[in-house]
Amino acid sequence: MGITVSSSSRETILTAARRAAQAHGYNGLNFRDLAEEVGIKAASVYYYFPSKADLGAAVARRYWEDTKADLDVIRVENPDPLMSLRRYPEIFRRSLENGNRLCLCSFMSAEHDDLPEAVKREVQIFTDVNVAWLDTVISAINGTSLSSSGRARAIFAAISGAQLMARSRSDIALFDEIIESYREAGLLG
Amino acid sequence: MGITVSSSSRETILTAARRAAQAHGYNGLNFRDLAEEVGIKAASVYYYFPSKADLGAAVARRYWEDTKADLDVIRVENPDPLMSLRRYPEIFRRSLENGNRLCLCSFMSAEHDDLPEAVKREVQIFTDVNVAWLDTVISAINGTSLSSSGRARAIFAAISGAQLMARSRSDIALFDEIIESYREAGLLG
DNA sequence: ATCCATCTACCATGTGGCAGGTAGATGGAT
DNA sequence: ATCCATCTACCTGCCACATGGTAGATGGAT
Repeated sequence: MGITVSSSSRETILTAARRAAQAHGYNGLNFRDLAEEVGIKAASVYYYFPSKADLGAAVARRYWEDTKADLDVIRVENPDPLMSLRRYPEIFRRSLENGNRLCLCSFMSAEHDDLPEAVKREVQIFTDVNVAWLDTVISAINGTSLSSSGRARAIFAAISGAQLMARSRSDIALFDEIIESYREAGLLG
Repeated sequence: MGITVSSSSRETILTAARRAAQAHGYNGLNFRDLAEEVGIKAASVYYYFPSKADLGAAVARRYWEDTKADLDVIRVENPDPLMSLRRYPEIFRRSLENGNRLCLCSFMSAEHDDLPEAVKREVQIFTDVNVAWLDTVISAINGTSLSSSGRARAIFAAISGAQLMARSRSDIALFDEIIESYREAGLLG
């Protein structure tokens, strides 16, 4: 369990690919531009990822893994589940802060019809991870340990939509405003 | 002011392009496949639309025009604004019913960074049309004629998100479930 | 000497777009 | 009524470029 000191090429590719996919989608992701940003030649990317589908799946997988880790940090930092829920929108806000980027999996959800199976699978897991986390948090708030998954899905969908809208206007304040409306309406804690 | 009896080629192209763009986005839209579906050659499409950007803009424009018309029908059929609001989600549900298609402008919002200016403009108008309609309806419900636009934007974003999520699972029931959650939470009338 | 990481040099296919042509309809001048 | 110019609604054929992907060489580290 050693620490990987330098970000290997594989990691650099993965990071650059994530950035690109968040901006241009799976379809808009291409080896030439990706390689150039990393500082290697396109053919070299194939050394790490045998096909575009493999790269896409790896990117999506890493994406939900990272998000899951972020979510777990929120829960650890906030024993009070209501505070955890309050901080949930941060996850989506950060993408906007970070170069007005969309949630990778929102973009890929839109591209659903053209996605290789392996990629589709990872994208689905992203949703599952989010809904499961929300479900747990909401259940803890309610006391009941049953089926708050309906509410969880609604929150996830609503915040995804807010991010999509805010990003198309390049307007983080709009995101905050919509989230505030959700709070006022009582959708969030 | 005569009636255009048969749907001209231009109309057929527009319709097919809308279908394609809803499934594959602006990026995934291409002249070869489009022309084949219409039953003409790719070059012939240029007779009606001088460039892909023009076609994309025309499709997006027609899309918000049609949506605006649908929204107006709802208002005419429902003098009670609360009933109008209640029926709003239908607009997005119909896309799912109709071949599990996404709102054209949701897809294009995701592709925002790669869109020609002319297309971007039309996509923005789609949002404006929806928010304006919601704003009017909500104001009528509240009695106040002021700034319910915050709530309007929230509703639009939330329903967009619900559609995106439901479509990525090809599950209309999921859409209905999320909308129901919005109602329970009090986001919708 | 071998392995690893990366390179050069390709290829097949797909794409937006352009040049130029053409059968048939239209419509005014004679 | 006929001729001619023009327009409509397509077509064939092509180009330049981008794309995913492959084969084989190169050179440094061990």
